[in-house]
Amino acid sequence: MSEPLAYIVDDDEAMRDALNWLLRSRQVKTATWPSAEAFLAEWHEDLSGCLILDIRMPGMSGLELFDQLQDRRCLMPVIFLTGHGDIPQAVAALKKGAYDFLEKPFDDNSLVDRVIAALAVDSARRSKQIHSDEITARLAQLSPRERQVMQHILAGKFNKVIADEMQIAMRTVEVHRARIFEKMGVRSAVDLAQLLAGIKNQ
Amino acid sequence: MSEPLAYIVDDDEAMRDALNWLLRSRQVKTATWPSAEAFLAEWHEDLSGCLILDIRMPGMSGLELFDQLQDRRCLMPVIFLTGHGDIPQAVAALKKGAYDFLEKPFDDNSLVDRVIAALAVDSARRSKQIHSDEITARLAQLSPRERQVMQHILAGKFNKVIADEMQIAMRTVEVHRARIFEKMGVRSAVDLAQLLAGIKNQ
DNA sequence: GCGCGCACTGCGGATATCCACAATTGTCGA
DNA sequence: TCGACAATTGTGGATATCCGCAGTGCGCGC
Repeated sequence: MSEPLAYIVDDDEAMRDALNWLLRSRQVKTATWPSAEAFLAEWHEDLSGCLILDIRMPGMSGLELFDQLQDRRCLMPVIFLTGHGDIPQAVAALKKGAYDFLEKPFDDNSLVDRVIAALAVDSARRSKQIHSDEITARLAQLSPRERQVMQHILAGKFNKVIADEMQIAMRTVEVHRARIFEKMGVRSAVDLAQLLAGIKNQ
Repeated sequence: MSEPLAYIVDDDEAMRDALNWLLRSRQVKTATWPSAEAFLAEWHEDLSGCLILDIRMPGMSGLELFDQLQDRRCLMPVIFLTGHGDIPQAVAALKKGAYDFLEKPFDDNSLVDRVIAALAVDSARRSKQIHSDEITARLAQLSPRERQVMQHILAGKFNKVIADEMQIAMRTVEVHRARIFEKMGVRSAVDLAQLLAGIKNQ
């Protein structure tokens, strides 16, 4: 988990420098990249922050980079900058999940406000993701049989009913149940249901 | 719950007729309104479908109507149409929750596809809302005391612990518990947790 | 062969949950 | 005043959950 930065990707060095200076004047840490390819080559999922992305660049475009990042489940909010955009392009980007879309020239304060807001969004997303990853790791510790028993538990069934349906002894259900609670770090079926509900709607 | 329609709001009668004809040719039912005020006067929360909304109209604008509808918790997806829009306007509308944003003149097929997609979104939202309303109605049936006990149950506590914390007899906790499950239509604390989790993330 | 993990089982005892039956008290509205 | 509802409580009995202790069998890797 790296420190949150605003990542600036633009082939225009003057623009990179201007954005760099602007954001740093508002205490936002930055890193800059001259091309989509260069950024992508160094991207990894633990980079945190947001991405300020020029659309029109030689080689890979901003939109193409965005697609690539989405394919890789990148969580960072993306703010598109464009000097020659149009409404359909803006609408399509936002509907695809981009965080914002600005035309150049832009209002300095407005841009920084949006970057700061995007960083907050990233932070919230990342906290959720860390939590979700932890639960997923616990689930991965369950044996196949435990997983089956867990589904029945979550369906609110009595141990006796579970035993009947799985054609095993009730004592066995109890053993699996205890092991599930232990591995999942919960003390009751309600705790378990709440824990799993918390990652289900993400 | 009325039948799902595409509601067309545009001051330009020729546009209303053209949209009407276009959508009906693809079996989409429609209704038309010549002004934002006229639509708003007849709007009620059980109207289902989607809204095709011209931005620029005399009197109340499409954007103002959108704000009004959001204030009233309107679920219908809104598709904005504009002959004179710009990127910031489109971005702002989408970030505020509009479903789509199209420039005139538009591609006929593209518009109808988006309307059909918006109708599906409305349908899904409405199903969720009906379910959520039902749970909320059940919750409204609980007495104040029952509500308190329910929070403890959902925290996974033993009846004995709940009794201690609330300074009542364990038998009283059991009575409340049984009443809660009955009113909520569940048979166990797990069922209850799952039921409430289902409406929590909406 | 040995150790480990998984799946399974039984016994006995303790605690938790559930509930029929019964009752009391207080508040509110007709 | 009366009836409905909410909050509370006790008794006794049935069922459900939990678990220590003990054990078996199978598959897998070293």
